Amino acid sequence: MAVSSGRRPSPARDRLLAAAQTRFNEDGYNGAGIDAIIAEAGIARMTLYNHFPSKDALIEAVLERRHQDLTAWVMEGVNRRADDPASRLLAVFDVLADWLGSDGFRGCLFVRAVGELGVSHDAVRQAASDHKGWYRRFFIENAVAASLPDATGLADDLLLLLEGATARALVDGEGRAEAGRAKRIATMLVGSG
Amino acid sequence: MAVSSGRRPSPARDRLLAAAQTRFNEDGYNGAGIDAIIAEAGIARMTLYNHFPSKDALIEAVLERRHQDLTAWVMEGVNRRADDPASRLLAVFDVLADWLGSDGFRGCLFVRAVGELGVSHDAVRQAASDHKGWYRRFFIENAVAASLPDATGLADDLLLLLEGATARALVDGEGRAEAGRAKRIATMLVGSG
DNA sequence: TTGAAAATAGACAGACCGGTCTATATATTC
DNA sequence: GAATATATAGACCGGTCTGTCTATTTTCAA
Repeated sequence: MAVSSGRRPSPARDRLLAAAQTRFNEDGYNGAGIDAIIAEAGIARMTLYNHFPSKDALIEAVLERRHQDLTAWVMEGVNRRADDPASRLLAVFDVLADWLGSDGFRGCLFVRAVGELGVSHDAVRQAASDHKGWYRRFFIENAVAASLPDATGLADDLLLLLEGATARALVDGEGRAEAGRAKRIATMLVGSG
Repeated sequence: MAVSSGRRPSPARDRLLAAAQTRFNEDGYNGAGIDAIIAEAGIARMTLYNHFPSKDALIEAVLERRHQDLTAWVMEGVNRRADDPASRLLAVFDVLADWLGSDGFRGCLFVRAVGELGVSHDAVRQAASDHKGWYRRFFIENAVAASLPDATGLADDLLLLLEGATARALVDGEGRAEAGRAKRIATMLVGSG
């Protein structure tokens, strides 16, 4: 899935994916046109269609890349902040604060994709589900390692808090505050375990 | 704002708003075209443009109507379920369960509007902010009435839970479970006050 | 240096977009 | 019944959408 089948990794391809992500983030999936994307990437129209058969395929590739980048970034941030499993559960919310408070933040690309394209677009819904599943597994593993009871229930709770802070930040623009709020509640939940 | 300026309330207008809401909900704001909307409403193209100067204005009117309907529905559900302020805080999550578990549920129309159109679309962001502000005021009023400490902080926490359950339900489809989860956490927060 | 692979600019097609216009028909109100 | 407001179908406009095609140039490896 992550390995592009046979095709040599191309620099143009990666610039394209990064540019597409930028346009989708700022203008939405339907709002960002092919012309705007190739202009952002500085590539020719046919280069896009040599790499991807359709805009839908490009969207799916962007989500795939986003998943890789974001999970790596979260994992790195957590590793830098905490060692023991219980602290790692909470450290996710500190990483979240950096993201929600960042300049280009416009909500979760996966949730927005499901909202905008979701019906009848199975690949998108699956990509979103997989991405959230990664956080869920991370929470479960660390909750188990911390010997907390009901690890999966706690993981679902923390996921809800993560998503809640993200959605709130999109509407009220108070990213850092919402992440901090989520972390406070998460601390209660972890502590009560 | 709620009173249509001078114009007599027309049955066609309301059918149009209901139809537009349905199309926007299922296909997204950009994905739903004028032709699909008037077909759903069973009205003529010009009837739409006699009532609204543009699609953007229609979107804003749909959100306004949605705000009225949803808040009235939530208030009715809460009144039916609970009397004392503390119970009313939690009853919102029971109403939420009915919504997230309903058939046509496709996420919050306000959050989705901000995600899809938000940039440079002030009216939409304002409508979303106002809508969420209604819940916040509801929470604050009841928290104060229940003599809970830090009413505004609690209100923001409950809002985060509300939003988290809604976003999670969109992705995983487990609306009732997510609402129940949010209610459990909310109960902890209210109880710890 | 040669030859294959990849990227280029740009024209183009067909569909669809939001929005306007007209001419006709239907209600509603006096 | 006359007059006024509203709804109707559908043609139409310019613009934009995704996706295709061609012909040329660049890149890079053997």
